[in-house]
Amino acid sequence: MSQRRGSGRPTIADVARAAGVGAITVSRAIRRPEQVSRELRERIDLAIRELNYVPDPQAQVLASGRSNVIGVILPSLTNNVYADVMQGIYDRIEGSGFQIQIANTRYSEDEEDRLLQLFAGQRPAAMLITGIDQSDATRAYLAKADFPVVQIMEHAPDPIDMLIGFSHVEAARVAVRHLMEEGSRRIGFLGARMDPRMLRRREGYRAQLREHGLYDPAREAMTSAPSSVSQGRALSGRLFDAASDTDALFCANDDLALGALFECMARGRRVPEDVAIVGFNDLEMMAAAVPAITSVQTHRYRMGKMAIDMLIDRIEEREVPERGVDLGFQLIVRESSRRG
Amino acid sequence: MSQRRGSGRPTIADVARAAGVGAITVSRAIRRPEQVSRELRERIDLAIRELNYVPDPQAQVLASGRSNVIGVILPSLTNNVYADVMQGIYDRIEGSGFQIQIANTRYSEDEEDRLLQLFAGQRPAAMLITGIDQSDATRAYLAKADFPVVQIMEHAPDPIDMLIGFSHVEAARVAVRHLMEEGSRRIGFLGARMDPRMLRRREGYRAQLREHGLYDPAREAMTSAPSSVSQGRALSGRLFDAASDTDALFCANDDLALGALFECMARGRRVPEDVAIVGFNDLEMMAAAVPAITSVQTHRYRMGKMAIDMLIDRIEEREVPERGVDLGFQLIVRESSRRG
DNA sequence: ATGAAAGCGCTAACAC
DNA sequence: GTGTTAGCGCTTTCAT
Repeated sequence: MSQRRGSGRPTIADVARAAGVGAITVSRAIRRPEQVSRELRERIDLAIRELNYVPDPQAQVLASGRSNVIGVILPSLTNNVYADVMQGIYDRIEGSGFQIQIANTRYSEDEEDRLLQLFAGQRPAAMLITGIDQSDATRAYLAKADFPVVQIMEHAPDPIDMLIGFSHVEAARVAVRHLMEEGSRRIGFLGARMDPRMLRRREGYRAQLREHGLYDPAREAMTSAPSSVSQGRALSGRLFDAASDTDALFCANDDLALGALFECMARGRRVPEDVAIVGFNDLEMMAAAVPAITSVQTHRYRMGKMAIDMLIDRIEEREVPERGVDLGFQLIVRESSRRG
Repeated sequence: MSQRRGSGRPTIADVARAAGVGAITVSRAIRRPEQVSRELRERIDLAIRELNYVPDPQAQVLASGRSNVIGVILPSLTNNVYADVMQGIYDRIEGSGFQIQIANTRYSEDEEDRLLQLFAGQRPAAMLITGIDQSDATRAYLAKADFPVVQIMEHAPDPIDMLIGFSHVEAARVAVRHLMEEGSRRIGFLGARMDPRMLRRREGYRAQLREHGLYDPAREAMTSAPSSVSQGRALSGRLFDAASDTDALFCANDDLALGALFECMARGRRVPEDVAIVGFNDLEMMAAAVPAITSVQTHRYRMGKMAIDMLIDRIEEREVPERGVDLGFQLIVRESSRRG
């Protein structure tokens, strides 16, 4: 036993020796078994098992120039929305041989740019990024990158490379239209954080009301603070104080909607009789609330899973039929907005 | 330009050539600047900036045998509790030069063992694992591992290496004691998922009631299904059906507590007059509910952050004063349990 | 304080 | 099909 630098773990050379073949044949037997004769393959498999050999991913990356790391940039880790996306991502990654490297922009564009540069510099196998509001420089950079890129959470006609999401403007319009159909005319808006997707939901809200001459800026309550149930209470309280005759609330996410429901309870406003409420995302708790809260269901888990699916297909040079996938949304009508 | 295999990025050799020094001196100038003379250091820094050189982490790992990856094994990514832990982890990692590799056991012990083996085999710089219920084999393996290990979420006297958490048994006892002090005698328990920490909270609940001769198995409603607000409604509904005179509920987490509140609303049971409710974890929404819900505050973010802190200290061979940190908990009393 | 040579574990390129 | 050789980009060892 010479005193070498090694890790002590068996290497591909050990396996080759044990199987009586060259190292490269072991390498091939692992990556492209069909290129190795049946007999050698069996001897190699046996040696691998006996030595308990596991290839060193670092060395593979270095030698091949190909990494197995998929970079993922999300605006938040605590937000339920992205937690669901992450679950989808990890479920698809599992057993795929790829690894995920996550970064968190905290909703900062500058941070997103910085992290993107950082990741891209490490030659990832692919990148997943959130939203469609990257800077021109970043777009140009990623468009030229030699790894596939997928944008998630929104649908748009001009993906950098691939894209999977839905239209927040349309989803908001459908929610507000529903409130109108149930008889509301003085419909308020609650928004927090005011990231790009929140702004587009507000855009849909405004467009829908404007078309019917019902838009009134006094019925919008917003904050740049993070969204929370407490913010939902505060914002709806503020709105009720300023525009007391508001008869419905489109809440740009479910935390705010739940907060609005509690604020109505605290103020003795009946839901839906006095105030109808619609949320956004359809978190699990919406169905359990009393009254159950109407919300726009979005396919967060599927977005994460399919995004990784598309990336892996591209990494492995398979055809990806559609580069821009619209996953849509679904309005789930519950008691909080039902007056029929 | 010969057609080489390289990535096109500048390498340490390029920097060395530009600065007129040997490659190893560049390497040292980056990692231990104090070992390189001032003059060379400046020439090297200049060359690095001009070439826009970034060291290749894969190659560093391969050459040094030291990785910068900290493995993190959590039971869930969507559970708010772990989302907060992750936030703390990422906040401490940022700018530290270390990377996080996350895995998700979905509350399966077998999966935890499998992932641990997988990670440990990749020679991580350190490992963070959840809870204290690892198998004997795993404990023994980690105890001998040549990287630091931290267990989080629970406090216990016998850490594998380091540990940071709190006593779930004690926390549950305090919550139940509070309900007793507010006059409840027929106190029920709601639990879901039934992972080890949930079981210890139930243990605390039982112990506290038994001490006063108040324990009644008929007042426990549990499920192995994941916790959710809907489960909170279902379980509390079941409990009310089976033991109608139950006058308080200790809910082993906040989702269940919120569900219980909604179920009370649906059944016309007043909170806290007819039924007092206490949750666990003190998620943000507890304070916004109507009535606001009493809960046990736990320090999830700090746990994640401090755990990484301790690991990095150990990796960099600094002293870690305490190997077992008890972060405690705090009962936050609100209207849902106040009868005084 | 600095450098040359060797090697980390693996794979691309090119034989045979 | 299989092996040989020469790297991938960096750090260790050992010399100066």
